Amino acid sequence: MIKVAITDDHYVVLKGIESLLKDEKHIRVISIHENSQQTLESLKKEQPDILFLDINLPDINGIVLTKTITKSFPEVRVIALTNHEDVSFVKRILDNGAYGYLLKNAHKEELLEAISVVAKGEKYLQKDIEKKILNQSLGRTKVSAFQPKLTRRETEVLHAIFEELTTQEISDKLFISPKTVEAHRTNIMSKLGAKNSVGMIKIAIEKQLL
Amino acid sequence: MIKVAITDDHYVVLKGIESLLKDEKHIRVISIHENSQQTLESLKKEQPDILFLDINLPDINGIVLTKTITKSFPEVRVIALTNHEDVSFVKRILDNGAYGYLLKNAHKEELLEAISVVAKGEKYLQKDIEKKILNQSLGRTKVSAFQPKLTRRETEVLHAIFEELTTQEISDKLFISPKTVEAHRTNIMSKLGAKNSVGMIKIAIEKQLL
DNA sequence: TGGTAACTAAGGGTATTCCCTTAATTTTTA
DNA sequence: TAAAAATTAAGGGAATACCCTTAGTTACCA
Repeated sequence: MIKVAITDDHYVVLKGIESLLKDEKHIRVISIHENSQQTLESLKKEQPDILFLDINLPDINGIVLTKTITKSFPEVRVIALTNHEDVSFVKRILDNGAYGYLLKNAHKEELLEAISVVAKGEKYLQKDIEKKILNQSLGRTKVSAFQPKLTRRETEVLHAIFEELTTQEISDKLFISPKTVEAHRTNIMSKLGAKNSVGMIKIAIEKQLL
Repeated sequence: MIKVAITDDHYVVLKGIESLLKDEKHIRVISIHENSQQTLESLKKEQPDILFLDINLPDINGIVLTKTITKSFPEVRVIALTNHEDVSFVKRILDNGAYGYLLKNAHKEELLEAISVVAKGEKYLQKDIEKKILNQSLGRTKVSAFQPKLTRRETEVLHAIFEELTTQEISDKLFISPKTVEAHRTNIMSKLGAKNSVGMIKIAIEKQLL
């Protein structure tokens, strides 16, 4: 019996997945949540084998949440749910602990395959996602590509990093302690799912955060 | 008496500047060179106060040469000569030791001002260079924007850095020692005039080196 | 006006990058 | 086939980035 949980702020998606899995005898949906708080509370009580997680939740950055979950509950395997066309982030999500990703309009077969593959401990990689995404976006309006939200200060620090300044130099420039700059760096990297400053700069340019 | 030397592979430019300075009693052109070898040889014998240096020499990367000169002959102040529209590199050249920069089509007044300012030990920054450059490039074909040339291996390493890999990871990937990777990193940074890996990535994207 | 996010910053690490020098070996090119 | 360029790599050290935890202090929003 595979225990599954789902987190998505769109109730339709939540119930949609739930109903698709209802008839599967080897799968049991143990909880559904609409936000990060509910999710974390729920995980404290009972851990599913697989958690479908919307990476575009309104209240929290999906990458940050994925990290938190995989750190606090290593036995829970996260499958990222994604709406959007943004291929570039798929890799980042995987890098940050997710075991797979699924487009929200995935068919039942894909859903089941993802579950069985991940349940076995392997990563589920939808082979033709790029093609799919490409087809989807043809002639459509861009819906909601993942847009990391940085705070005012984080943006300032990011700018300074972009200027090739060191932590010490940034601290001098902004009149704050180097330790504070470090804290901002860490938060920026976390939000962007970057491994190091190179990653920050790549995403900053890509996502036009500057 | 201000001693001036000039390095440019275009003989016209060389003679042009020389002739513009001929009548100035307080300025003496002590040597002119067409390439980096001549320049370095000449510097070993006599150091000028100011060296006009073409940053787009065919035989060597201008930034690297500027670094070498300012390191070996700190008393020589380099003024970068530039043809091109590439504003982004102006800052880099300054960051790498140059005291000023001048468009090759600069007027006599600008030339003299640059010399006197730099001779005083201040940096010469042509205020409206961006505007000038903008006007120049209007309706023109792009001539020869500075294009850093990386070797095959350097490009491979740069790619790996772009993938957010560490030196250790790159060394594993390419089956070479971490020390070799470091050597490549250093060379890439030097060629690009970058201060750190963030700079490398910025320029790599900007210059489409990937 | 109480809760939440943002900003601040410390201690105390480890990992990684960056710098400098030197040099052997291989590959390319004039 | 010499000379030049590229690739390899070492030692050794300094600077910077990254990580984890904890926590006080604003600022803003419902």
